[in-house]
Amino acid sequence: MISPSRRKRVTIKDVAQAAGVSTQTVSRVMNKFSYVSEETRQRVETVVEQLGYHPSTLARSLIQQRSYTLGVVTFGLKYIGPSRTLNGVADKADELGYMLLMKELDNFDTNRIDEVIDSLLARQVDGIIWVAPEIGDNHSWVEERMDKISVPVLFLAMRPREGISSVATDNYQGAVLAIQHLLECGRKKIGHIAGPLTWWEADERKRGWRETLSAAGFNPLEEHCTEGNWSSASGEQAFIQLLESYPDMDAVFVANDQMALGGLREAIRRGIRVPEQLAVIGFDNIPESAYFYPSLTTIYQDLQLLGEQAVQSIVEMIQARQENKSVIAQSRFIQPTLVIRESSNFAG
Amino acid sequence: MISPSRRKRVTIKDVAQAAGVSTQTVSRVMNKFSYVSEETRQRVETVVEQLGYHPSTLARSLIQQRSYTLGVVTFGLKYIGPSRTLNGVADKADELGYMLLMKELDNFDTNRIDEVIDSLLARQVDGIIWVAPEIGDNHSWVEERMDKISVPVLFLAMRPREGISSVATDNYQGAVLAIQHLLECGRKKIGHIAGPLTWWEADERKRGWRETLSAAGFNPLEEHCTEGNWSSASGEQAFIQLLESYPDMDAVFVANDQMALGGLREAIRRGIRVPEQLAVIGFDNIPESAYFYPSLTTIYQDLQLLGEQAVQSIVEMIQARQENKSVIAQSRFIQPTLVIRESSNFAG
DNA sequence: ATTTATTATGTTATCGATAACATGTTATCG
DNA sequence: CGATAACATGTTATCGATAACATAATAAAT
Repeated sequence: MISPSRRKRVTIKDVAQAAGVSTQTVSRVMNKFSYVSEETRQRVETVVEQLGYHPSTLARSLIQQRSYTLGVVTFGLKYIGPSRTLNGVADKADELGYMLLMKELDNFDTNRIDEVIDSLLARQVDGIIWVAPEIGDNHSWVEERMDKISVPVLFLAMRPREGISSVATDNYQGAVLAIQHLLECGRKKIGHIAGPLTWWEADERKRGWRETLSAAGFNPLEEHCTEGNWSSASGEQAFIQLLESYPDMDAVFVANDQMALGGLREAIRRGIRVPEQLAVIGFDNIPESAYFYPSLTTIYQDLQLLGEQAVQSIVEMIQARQENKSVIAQSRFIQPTLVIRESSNFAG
Repeated sequence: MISPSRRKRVTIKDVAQAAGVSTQTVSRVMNKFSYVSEETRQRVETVVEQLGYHPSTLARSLIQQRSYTLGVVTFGLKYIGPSRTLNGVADKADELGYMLLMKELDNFDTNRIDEVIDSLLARQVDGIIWVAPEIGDNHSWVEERMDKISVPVLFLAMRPREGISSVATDNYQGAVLAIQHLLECGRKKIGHIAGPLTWWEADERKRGWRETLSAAGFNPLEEHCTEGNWSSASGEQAFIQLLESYPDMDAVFVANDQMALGGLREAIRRGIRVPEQLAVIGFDNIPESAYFYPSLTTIYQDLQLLGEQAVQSIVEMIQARQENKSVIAQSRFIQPTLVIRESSNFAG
């Protein structure tokens, strides 16, 4: 049984009174770097300790018009990608002295977006990080509404746009790495299982597949590619379809590791030997992929780093604005890397 | 090039002035349910629309001593477990009109814990949800310090404690389900790969293994169990060890799916047939486990629900306190369920 | 017709801190 | 030694809203 115990908050006034000084002096002690005699400082600090005083960041934010809080809008937190990114965001925010005010989206209704942004601004966030994938035209509001938002906004995993800051994995380049690797392994008939092509990321990966093959003198056709929804189940289905439309394929680039797992599973069931008959390469490098059967060659994207860079960038933007300097919006890319494992590693 | 564009915030005063009423009247319009003539209401609403006024939640929180914000302390966000839980928390919070103020821990230094709690309280959170696993004595601060915290606190995945509210998966019961299933399959020599035993959850799962076997007339020994650190790599090692210390084992209960994956991998390498020679069962039911080779029988814990219940509970506590009612602290358990797949499904 | 309740609106105090300004004291310097 | 700078502290205004109280007009009740 817990009593309601509404202990009243200890305020700066209580401290001031107990120490026999003005609130301003207490404020000076709390914020350092201002003229306070050593004697007074000690006295105040003792009282602070005794009463267990902690300044209200809320009140401070109000008067200073600055909260040291970042708004974070997420989508699909239950997936490992966004949550890893969020982890990077959280770490870096902590390091730089910011807190995170989070809001998860469950859809992209435009009203909902306005509402979310308003609720963040109403809490005086210093900046907003958008951790939601670009799907279809769900970012179309950006161009028109950006300049109505009074704080810096930074987008993750968004197609670069003029005048808007963003950070993203270079999905295109990742796909290029994957295809080049397969070509180097001597594969000549490389299929692709794409993610949902309304997603910018899925589209970029597919583009990397297509263009790299073309550049190498091959002729990737539409029927050499099927589409999944990122899940293992969909990967399995897409793989079955692809086997039908591209029967003599000798390698497949799958747009993420989960779908690749579904494919591997079906390959085993059909007795297709990986990598001998069919090389498989995924994307993401989830921790489990090293233990798939066979272990999965994949493209590693550092989502943690993505989150960290996002925070770093937006804090720079906030500081620049604070000092009334202009900020140049920029789109940054993070380069993925190739991780070679058994599923492609067949030199013979 | 973005101009500094420090548009001044539209305040309630601006609206009041433009509409020719007092700020109090504007406040009444914004908050509904108070006497305002239809005519005035319309006029004010028009002005609000025109100026794009959005009330400052910050200022409101200050005067009302209530922020409609929950503090969330997390640990290990990069793992799928905590992030799924967080997803549940975020969804439910949204549904109930709360925002989340997040802080990620990177260690359990006691000072750090105080600091984190203080920073949340300084921002006037209405309650705190602790989404960090109980490891060793990292929750030992709870008993002594709980009553110094002026808002309700709710712990997730913590060993039940008298007088403190918590919600957790019933890990013990999950292990019981797993072992009973293996026994029903006719297995008689059941080993266990535990998680790090300093974790309460790992310990509970091991206890379920031990006690269920004992109750069934078997004699589980210490050498029938090895320990991993939740990762697939450690699972592989633990499996190798276990094969040595318990060579004639015919089934193994692994404390999570990732480690089970590492075990499966090694079993394949050694030509051990699963489930014929060795039945394997995991814990968690991560989405990929249905596509392992062979697909993994496992215990499903609904972490999303865990998060939702946590928010539900703490909001009830907050409301009770608001109405000055007493709150009875309670520890709640969520029951996991058995998911049967190939890795154990050998009737014969 | 007078009292009482309901409706509509304004005024002042307040939440907890800091900014901006004012004032007094002690060093420092030419 | 008087002027100026550096130090130490206090007073008042302010951030953006709501609470608490006050007032006035209208409607309903006796």
